[in-house]
Amino acid sequence: MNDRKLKLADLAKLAGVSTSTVSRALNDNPLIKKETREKLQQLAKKHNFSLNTAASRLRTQKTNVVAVIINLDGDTEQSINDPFLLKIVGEINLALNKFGLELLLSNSFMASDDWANYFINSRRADGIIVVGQGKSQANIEAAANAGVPLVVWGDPKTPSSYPIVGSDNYLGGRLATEHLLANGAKNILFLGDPGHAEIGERHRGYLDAISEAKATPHVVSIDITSSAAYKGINQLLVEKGLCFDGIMACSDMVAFGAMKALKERYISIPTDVALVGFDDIAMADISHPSLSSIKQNTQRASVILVEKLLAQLAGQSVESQVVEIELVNRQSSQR
Amino acid sequence: MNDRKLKLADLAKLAGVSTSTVSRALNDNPLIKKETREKLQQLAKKHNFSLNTAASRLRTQKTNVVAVIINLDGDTEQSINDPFLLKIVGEINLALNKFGLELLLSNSFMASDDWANYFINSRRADGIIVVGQGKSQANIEAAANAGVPLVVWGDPKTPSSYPIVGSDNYLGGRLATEHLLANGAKNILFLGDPGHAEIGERHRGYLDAISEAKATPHVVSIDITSSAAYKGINQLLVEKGLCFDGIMACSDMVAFGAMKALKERYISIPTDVALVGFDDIAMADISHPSLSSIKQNTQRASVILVEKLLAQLAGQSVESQVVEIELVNRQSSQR
DNA sequence: CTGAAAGCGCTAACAT
DNA sequence: ATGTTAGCGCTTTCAG
Repeated sequence: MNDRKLKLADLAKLAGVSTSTVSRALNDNPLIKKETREKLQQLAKKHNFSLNTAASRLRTQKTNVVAVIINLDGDTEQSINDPFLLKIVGEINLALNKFGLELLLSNSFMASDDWANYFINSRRADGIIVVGQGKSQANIEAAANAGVPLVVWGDPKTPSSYPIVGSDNYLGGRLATEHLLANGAKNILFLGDPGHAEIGERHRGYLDAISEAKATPHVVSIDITSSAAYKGINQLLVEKGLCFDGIMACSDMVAFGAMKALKERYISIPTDVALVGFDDIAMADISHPSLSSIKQNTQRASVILVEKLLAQLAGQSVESQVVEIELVNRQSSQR
Repeated sequence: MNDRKLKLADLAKLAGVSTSTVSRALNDNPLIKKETREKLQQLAKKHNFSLNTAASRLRTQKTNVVAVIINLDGDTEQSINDPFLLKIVGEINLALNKFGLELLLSNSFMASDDWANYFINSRRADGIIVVGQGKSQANIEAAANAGVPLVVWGDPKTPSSYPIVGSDNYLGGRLATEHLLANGAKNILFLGDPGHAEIGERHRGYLDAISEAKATPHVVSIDITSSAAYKGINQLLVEKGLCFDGIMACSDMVAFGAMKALKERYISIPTDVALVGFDDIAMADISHPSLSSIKQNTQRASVILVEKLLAQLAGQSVESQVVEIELVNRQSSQR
C-alpha cells in the first residue's frame, strides 16, 4: 500500500510473464499450469496487489454487485426501527458473500421513479434485491418488465412477473390464530394493516382460522409500528373496554406496542389476553412475558433470494418460492 | 432499457456533438453553455441513459463508494441482534447519499486480515467507515497507518492515528449513574464489559460518579447481549440475593435482559431497582416500564463521519470528535 | 465554448 | 500453456 499502486502489467514484468498469464492466474483460470498460477498468486499477495475492479468491470461488463433496496412506502418509522430488517439485510449480505457478490445498500432510492435504471443501466450492480413489497407493487412490476434482474423478499403467493421469496404468510397467520384458539382465546383481534401485501396474507390466514372456529373476526388496522399499536389498543380499551382475549399481531414490534398498552392497564398477559407476534426478533425471547411468535427463516430465504437472482442473471426463468415458518411458543400465549 | 444499451458516443452522435461535450454536460461542467447542457441532459433522460460507472471510475480513479464495516469481534450475537446497529447504518447511508456517495456494506470482511487492502487497493471504495471499535484497535491502526482513508464510529477519546466520531461515553456513564443516585439508588451495578473501548469509558464515568457519591462500585462483566445480561443478573440474584437497587446497563438490549431477570422474580422496577440503559433504541420507549436511556445522536454523528472521511480524502488532517448525548428520562429510573 | 485523441487497467479472442 | 493485442466507455488534456 506504501509503494505506488501496482497494476497487472507491473506484476507481469516482475514475474517475467505476460499480462494475460497473470490475469488468468489470479482469476483461477485452469488454463494456467498449477505451479505458475500458485507462484503468481503468491507474488500478488506479497506485493499486496489487488485487481482494479473498475477496470475489470468495464472489461467484463459484470460488477458482482447486488443492490439491496429497503422498500417501505416512505414509512420511515418502520424502516428505521424494525430490527427484523437488520436481520434480513445481514443474512442477505452473508448469502451474497457466499457467492462472491457484494452488497450495495440503498434505503432511499426507491423514492425516485427510475431506481432500477439507476442501478442497472449505470452498471452499478448486476441485479437488485428488493426487501419488502410495500403497499404498491406497480413500480417493481414495471422494472421487472423492463428487463431489470430483480428478486423480492415478500409474499410468494402474490401474482407477479418477478420471483418473490418469503414466508407462507397465510399459513403463519393461520397457525398463530389456531394457536390462540387452542389456548382458549375466543375473541381474537388482528392487529396490523391488511392493505400491506404480506400482512394481508397473514390476515387471510387469521380470517380462515377464525371462521373455522365459528368465532368473530375483529381487525384493528394500524401502521406497522409499535407506537401505532400502542395507541390503537389503548383507544380500543378506552372506547370498548376489554372486549377481546387474544391478539394476533402482524409483527413483533407491533405486539410489543400492544403489550405496553395492556400492561399499563394491568391486563394480564397471557391470562386475560393471549398474544402472538410475527418475525421472532431477538427481543421476543427477552421480553417479559416472552413473546410467542411466527419465526421466519431469513437465513434460508436469503440464500434462495441470491440463488434466484443468479439464475435469472444466467437467463433461466425463475419462480416465486415459499420458505417454511414455525410457531415459537413462549409465555405470551400459554395458558 | 429495451433498446441495446446506449453509450456516451451514441448520445453524442444523436445530438450531433462530440463525446467530450456530452460528458461535460452530464457532469454539470460549467464550461458547457447552459442551453447545450440542458438540451443534452434532457436527451439523456429521454433515452434513459446513464453513464457507465465502471468506465468513469476507471478513468477518474474515484468510485464515490464508501465501504461500511460492522466491527464486532466476531461477536455475531450482537451483530445480528442489536437494533442500534441498524439505526447507525441507516443514518450513515442517508449521510453518504447526501454527499452523492454510495454504501457498500460488509459485515464479514473484518475477519480477514487485509480488509483495508481489499476495499481500497482494488478500488472498490474510496474510503472506509468502521462501525464499532471492538476490543482491539490494532488492525484498524495498522490500516490507517498504511494510508487507508478511514473513520471510525467509536469512543472519540481513544488515542488513535485515525479520526473517531462518537458519543461522550464517559459523560454518558456519569450522567446515567448520577441520575440513578439522584433517584435514591445506593448500590448501583455496572452491567457490561469494560474491556470494550466504548463501554470502558462508560464504566469510567460510572466509577467517578460512584466515587464522588462515596458509594461502592460493583461491576457485572458480561458480553454485550441481552441473554448474557439475563444470565448475569439471574446468577447474581441466586448467589447474593437482591444486593443492589440500581443498574447502569451498557446498552438498552443489555438493560432488557436484566429487566427480564428482575421481573421474573417480581422485583419491581423502578421501586426496588432503578435502571438506565444506553443507546435509546425504539424499544426503550415501548417497553414496560419504559426504559430511561442515554440517547446517542446517531444522525449528527453520521454526517460528521462522512464529512471527516471526505476531508481526509481531500488530504486534510482530521481529528476525532465528540457528539453530544442526552439522558432520556423514562419510567425505569423514576421514583 | 467545443472537438480530437489518448489512455485509465483489465480480459479474452486469436495466435502460437 | 502462454503471449499479443484490441478494446470495454468514459474523462480530460490539449488544441482550436
